[in-house]
Amino acid sequence: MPQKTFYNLPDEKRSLIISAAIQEFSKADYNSASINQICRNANIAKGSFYQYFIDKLDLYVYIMTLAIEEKIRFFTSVISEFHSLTLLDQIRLLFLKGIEFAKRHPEYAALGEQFSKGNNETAKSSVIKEGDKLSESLFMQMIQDAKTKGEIDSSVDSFALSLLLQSLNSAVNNYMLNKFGSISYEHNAEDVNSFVDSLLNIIFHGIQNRNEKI
Amino acid sequence: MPQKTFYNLPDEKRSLIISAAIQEFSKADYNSASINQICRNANIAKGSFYQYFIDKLDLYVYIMTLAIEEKIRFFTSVISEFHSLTLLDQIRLLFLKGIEFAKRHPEYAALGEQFSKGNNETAKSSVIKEGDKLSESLFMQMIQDAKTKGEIDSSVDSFALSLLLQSLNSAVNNYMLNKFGSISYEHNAEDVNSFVDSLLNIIFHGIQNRNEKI
DNA sequence: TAACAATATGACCGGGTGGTCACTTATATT
DNA sequence: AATATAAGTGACCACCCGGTCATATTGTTA
Repeated sequence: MPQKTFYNLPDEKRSLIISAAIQEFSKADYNSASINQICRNANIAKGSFYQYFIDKLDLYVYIMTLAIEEKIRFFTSVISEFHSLTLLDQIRLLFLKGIEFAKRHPEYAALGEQFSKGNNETAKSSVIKEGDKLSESLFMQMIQDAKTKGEIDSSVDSFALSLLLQSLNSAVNNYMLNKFGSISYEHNAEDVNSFVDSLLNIIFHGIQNRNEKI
Repeated sequence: MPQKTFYNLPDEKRSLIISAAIQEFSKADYNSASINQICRNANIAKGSFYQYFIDKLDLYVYIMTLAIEEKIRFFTSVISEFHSLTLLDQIRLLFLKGIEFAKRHPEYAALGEQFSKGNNETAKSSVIKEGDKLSESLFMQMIQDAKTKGEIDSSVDSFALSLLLQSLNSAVNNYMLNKFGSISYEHNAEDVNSFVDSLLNIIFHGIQNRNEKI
C-alpha cells in the first residue's frame, strides 16, 4: 500500500499518477508494464515515484485493489434485487451488468484481462482475487436457491454449472472478437444481448431434440 | 522459416535447439521469452542462432507451426470416425482427445496457453491460427449435421453453440485450477472425464426443471 | 598443401528495465 | 531570520534484451 507521502499529494497529481498507472497496467501485463513509462505519463521523477510507493508490486496491488473495489461497489446494488428474480433473470442481469461495467470502465476491464494474462506468480498471488471468489460463491448460492425453489433440475451438477457460467464470459469475448475484430463494448449492445440470450437459452432448455425420443 | 544452415545441422543439435525453444516459449509469452536463454539451454552461441533463424519471430513461427502440425495430425484420425457417432459422442470424443493430447504433449499445450496470453500483435498474426479456424468450422459443421439428422433442436443458435463449446475448454481449465491448484493433465483423468460429462449433460438436456411447467 | 567456402563465436551496440541516493528545493516551526 | 523537516529530482547502478559483425575455426575441394 502507498506511503503516506502519496496521500499528502494534491488530489490532481495523485489521480494523474493513478490514471497513468491504470493506463500502463491495462496495456501490458505486470512484468512488461514499465515504471519509467508511468513516471513519464504522470510527469513525475522516478525518485518521486519511489517516495510514494515501495516498489512496482506495491503500486500494482494498490491499483488492482481500486479496480476490485469499484467492481464490487457496482455489483452489490444488483445483487440486492436478486430475491425477486428467477435464476434465468438473475444470470441475465449479471451478464448485462457485467457488459455495462466493462463499457463504463473499459480501463478496469482491460486491467482484469491483463491480470489473467500475467505470468508473474508473485504479482498474481499478491492481488487478492476477492472478485473471483465472490462471483464463484455467488453462482453456487444462486444455483442452490434455484434448486430449492424447484426452478432447475436438482440432478444438475451445481459446481459444473457454476464453472460453465463463469466461462461464458470467454464465449462472449470470443463473440465480439469474431464479430468486431476486438473485445470492445462500444458497439451496439443489441447484438451482444441477443447472443447472451442464445447462450442462456441453450443452457436452460438444452439442445437435444425432444420430439426425437426413441 | 529457418535458414538452410539450420537443416544442415546434425539431428541431435537441431532437436536440442527446438526443445530449448519450446521450453522457453511455453514458460513465457512471445515478448518475455529470451533468445539468450534459449541459446544458453541449447549450448549454442548467440551468433550461431542468428545463422539458423532470421530473428526471434522467425523462430517463434517455426515452433508454433510444429505444434499446430502435431495437433492436426493427432486429431485427423479422430475426425474420420465422426460419421458413425452422435453429436454428443463426437463432442465427448473431441474433449477426451483434447485432454489426451495435452497429457501427451504438455509442452505444446503450454505453448498454446502462452500464445493466447501474448500481447504482441505482430507475433500473433504471424502465426496462422489454422488450429482455431479448423476447430471453429468443425464445430459448425458438426452442429449442422446434427440438425439435419434431427439430433438437436433446429431452433438452437448454431454460432452461439459453437462458441459455447469452444469456451468449455476454459471451464475445464478452471475446474483443474480449482481442484488441483494448477492446469495439469497428469492427475487422475476419471475426475476430469466426469466433469466433462456433467458439462455436456447440461448442454444437451438443459437445466430447467421440466416437471414445473406452469 | 593451398585455397576457398561454410559455419561457429562472443564482444559489442543501443536501448530498455527496476531501483538507489546524494543532492536540491519547498514548506513549516521556532 | 534561522532552523528542521518533508518532498522532489535525475544521474547512476547492475542487469537484461534483440541483433550485428569481425574474426576464428572447420570442412571441402583442387
